[in-house]
Amino acid sequence: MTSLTIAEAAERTGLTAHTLRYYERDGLLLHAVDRAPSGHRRYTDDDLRWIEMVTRLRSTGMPIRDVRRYAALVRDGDGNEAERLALLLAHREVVERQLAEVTSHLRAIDYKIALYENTLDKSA
Amino acid sequence: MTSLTIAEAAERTGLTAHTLRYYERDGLLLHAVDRAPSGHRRYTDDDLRWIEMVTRLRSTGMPIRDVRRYAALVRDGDGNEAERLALLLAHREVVERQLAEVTSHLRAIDYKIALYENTLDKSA
DNA sequence: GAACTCCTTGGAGTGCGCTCGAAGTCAAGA
DNA sequence: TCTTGACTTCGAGCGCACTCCAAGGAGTTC
Repeated sequence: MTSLTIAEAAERTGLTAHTLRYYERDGLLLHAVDRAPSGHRRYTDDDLRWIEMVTRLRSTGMPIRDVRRYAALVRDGDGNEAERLALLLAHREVVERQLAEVTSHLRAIDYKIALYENTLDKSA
Repeated sequence: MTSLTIAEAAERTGLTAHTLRYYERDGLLLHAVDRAPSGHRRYTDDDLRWIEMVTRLRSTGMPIRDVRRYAALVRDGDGNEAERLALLLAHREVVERQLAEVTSHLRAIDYKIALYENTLDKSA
């Protein structure tokens, strides 16, 4: 099993070391990260997999506190799958609504872009 | 020409009166909103149309400072269409990249959702 | 053994985008 | 005339998600 320093974990996850410590402190990880005898953090593959999931949730706009709630459910182990599912389904709803909204606003902006392109073509 | 109070403008635009004042103060509008003799703001149809554009830019994630820049260009009038176009094109790039990212993360979350649905089906 | 690099912690600071509060003005209605 | 309510300004405050700093420890390199 590979075991990475915080700098390596940062590199692999695309987060900063600061953010990795912050996530851990804030309860977004499933447990405290292992330590080397020196006290330095050592990230396992499982840690990285979980952090990837956190990243997916975060970059689809899930607030930190909801990620924390989800982490707490997973941490508590078997028996709350329905609750986890509900949380993810609710999140999917939000994200899809948001995607639709952004897409429709983007179309309106595209229209504006087309107008400018026309104007500039004619004057060129 | 209709002329709306700030409360009416808020209702129509979906923003709060606070936010409308804030946008004006921060240079996101094309000019100071007209005033009734009482000093109260009166929003015209043109104002509302511009605010709608601002809303589109904002809700596709354009930072306030870029909206301000765009507003400044439009305010300055003819002659800088190329610059406005460049700004909008750059924004579109960003939004499209973001849409792609969110969509792909969402697919991964959907996969997770499917796993939970399976688990729960079996145990039911 | 000195310098360098990477790490540690706790807590403060930052940037963004609002959001709110206080104190005052004004017009309309009872 | 008095009250009510919508508005005004200015400036402070807030929530979020980091981001950074200071002071110190440990291990490697010259």
